[in-house]
Amino acid sequence: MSTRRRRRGSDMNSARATLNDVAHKAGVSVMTVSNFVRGKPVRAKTKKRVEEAIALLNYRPNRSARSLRLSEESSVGIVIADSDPAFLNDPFISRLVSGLSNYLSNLDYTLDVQGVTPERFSDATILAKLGNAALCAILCGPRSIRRDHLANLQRLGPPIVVFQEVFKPPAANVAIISQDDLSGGMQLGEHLLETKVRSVIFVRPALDWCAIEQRERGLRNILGQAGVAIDFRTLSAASERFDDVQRIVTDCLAKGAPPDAIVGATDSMAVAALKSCELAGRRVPRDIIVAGFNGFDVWRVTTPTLTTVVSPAYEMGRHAGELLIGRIQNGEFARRRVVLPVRLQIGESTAR
Amino acid sequence: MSTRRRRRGSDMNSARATLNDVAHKAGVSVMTVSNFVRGKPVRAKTKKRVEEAIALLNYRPNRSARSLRLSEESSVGIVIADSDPAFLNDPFISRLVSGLSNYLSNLDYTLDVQGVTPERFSDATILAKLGNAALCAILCGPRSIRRDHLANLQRLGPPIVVFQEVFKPPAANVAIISQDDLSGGMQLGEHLLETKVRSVIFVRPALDWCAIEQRERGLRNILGQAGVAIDFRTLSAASERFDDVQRIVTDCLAKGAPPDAIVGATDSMAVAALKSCELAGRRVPRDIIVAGFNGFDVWRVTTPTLTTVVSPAYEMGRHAGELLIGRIQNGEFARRRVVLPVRLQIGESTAR
DNA sequence: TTGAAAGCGTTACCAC
DNA sequence: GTGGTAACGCTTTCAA
Repeated sequence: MSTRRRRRGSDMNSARATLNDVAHKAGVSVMTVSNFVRGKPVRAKTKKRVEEAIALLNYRPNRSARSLRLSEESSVGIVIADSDPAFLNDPFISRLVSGLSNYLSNLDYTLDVQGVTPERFSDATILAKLGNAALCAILCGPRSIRRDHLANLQRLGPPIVVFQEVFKPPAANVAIISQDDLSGGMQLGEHLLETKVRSVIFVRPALDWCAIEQRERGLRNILGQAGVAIDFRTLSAASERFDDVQRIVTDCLAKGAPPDAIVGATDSMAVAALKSCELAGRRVPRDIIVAGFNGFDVWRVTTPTLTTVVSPAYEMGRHAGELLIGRIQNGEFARRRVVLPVRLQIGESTAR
Repeated sequence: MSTRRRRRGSDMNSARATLNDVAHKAGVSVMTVSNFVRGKPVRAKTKKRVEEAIALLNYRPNRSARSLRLSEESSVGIVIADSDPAFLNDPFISRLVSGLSNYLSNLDYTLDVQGVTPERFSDATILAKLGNAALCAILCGPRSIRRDHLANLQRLGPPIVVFQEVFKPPAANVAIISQDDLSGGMQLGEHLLETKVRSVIFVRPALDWCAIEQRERGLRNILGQAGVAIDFRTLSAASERFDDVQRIVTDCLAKGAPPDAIVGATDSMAVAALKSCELAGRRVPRDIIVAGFNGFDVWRVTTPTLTTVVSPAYEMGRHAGELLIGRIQNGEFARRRVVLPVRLQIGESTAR
């Protein structure tokens, strides 16, 4: 008999088999099984016996025990601040998370995903429990709040990657990955200049967000220093949602001189603006030109197709995985600041 | 001094504080701290000392140790079979996962997300490692393969929720949640009959998928038993992607008599079909009517807006969480089969 | 109410 | 190559 108490009959599989069970079945010691499982050299004959026992008992290592023993986790957490409960529905986020998840899966890491309303960011249970080897975060809200959140994250201890921020990484355990939204705004600005627009409205959500700041700034940089005076204004919608954007754009078109161009802070906002123009009887691009940011899905389904600045969201996720795993393995980040390029993609909505 | 070896100076916070550290700092036993942490009654004075020590050392319970001791996990895994690497980008999936994640977060469970190509389903590391209290799966592929996968999942042991299947749950640890796609197809079929169409093409991806089977069957049920003979055909695109759908629809329109109606297996396919009609010079809905399934985002951005069957994806995720946690806590599923209703939403694309 | 001891399943470290 | 032993941090059990 075993030297250990057993909770179950030897062949019942209601509870999971342990190393001990396998060792018993194979007539070897626990360490031999452990060695085999982890690929250490084992004599051919022993190996066969152990393999059989493992198959028979359907043994799988207990991750908690392993984590406890090694004091290391094999999961990464990502916390996403978003006011929409369906936080993964945003195409930027869904692509980023997909890229991260795939990268981690290939390395046998697990990804824990949690969405959280912007006000409750610090309460996220992933942050409170802190059961991951590393963390990712997508923040939102005004800059000072984001800075506070970043400071709190940094103090948590594990390696952290934050997306879409312009800050300098505040500590050695923090890296920041972003796309070059400033350049994106500028590229789009240049393109707008070529279409000879004189007045441009940037439609954005009221809730602040780093990428949006940058996009606006990029546009302003170019349009502000143009040879001719260009009227550049910003319109804040209550949210990114279709209805909210439609409401504000329709209002804007109804009163006073309509702009020559409307730029949405995201494609979904641009598309809402485009529909609003249409409903108000303004033809796009003949009467008004429209453009957006992201270049994921919607741009091609509208009529006309949408000019947009294409975002490398999936790659940002993959990059984050790479950086974090590197940091876990080598003790330091290969880079603390990564900026990925964006690309202007011209559609029919700005064709003059 | 402590009776135990310490790896670090008492005030270094490079490694995480343990119960032992806190007990020491507070001058009480480990058990007192443990009791306090878990909300057991503790004398007011002791409590205060413990609270201070916890704050000072920034103590957080070690999840692995707790899991090991209790032999229970506090995470749920979801494995999603999808041929697109950006597997979360599908609006059905992103909503479902969001709903599940939010429900679990509220109960202090964590959600591990992994996408996997359909051929590699069984290799998913989440399945191999089996480190979760429960699992969810979204399968795809032909029925016989899905049935095999389901059988393998069931044998894994932990409670499982599978989405969008028509099978009877094969074991007590499996529940199936689906939306009523059959009814959705039928609702849409009835609507098409009212528009007096005589020929309908259903555009679907080559890769089989339970919901799509059902949608097709529902349509066929209604259109096949109509008073007048209706020509109902299916067109398989290489994938759900825009280009693939556009290619096949354009081909179809080019040769022979075009259909009166095109139904996409999903909204994104319907929208691609709609654009293809437009490019081929067929006006929608005047020349051809178009409809889809899902009702998430795109339906309202096309011109005309799309008729679609609205899917309760977010609620399916929430439901899955409810069922799984119930099963974990009570030892059995409250229900093993849940079918949520869908709703036909009529847009401009079928207005005659 | 508090404390001491045992053990959850695993691996590092040594012996053999 | 193989195996015994002692932790990893926690909670259950039982005694004070």
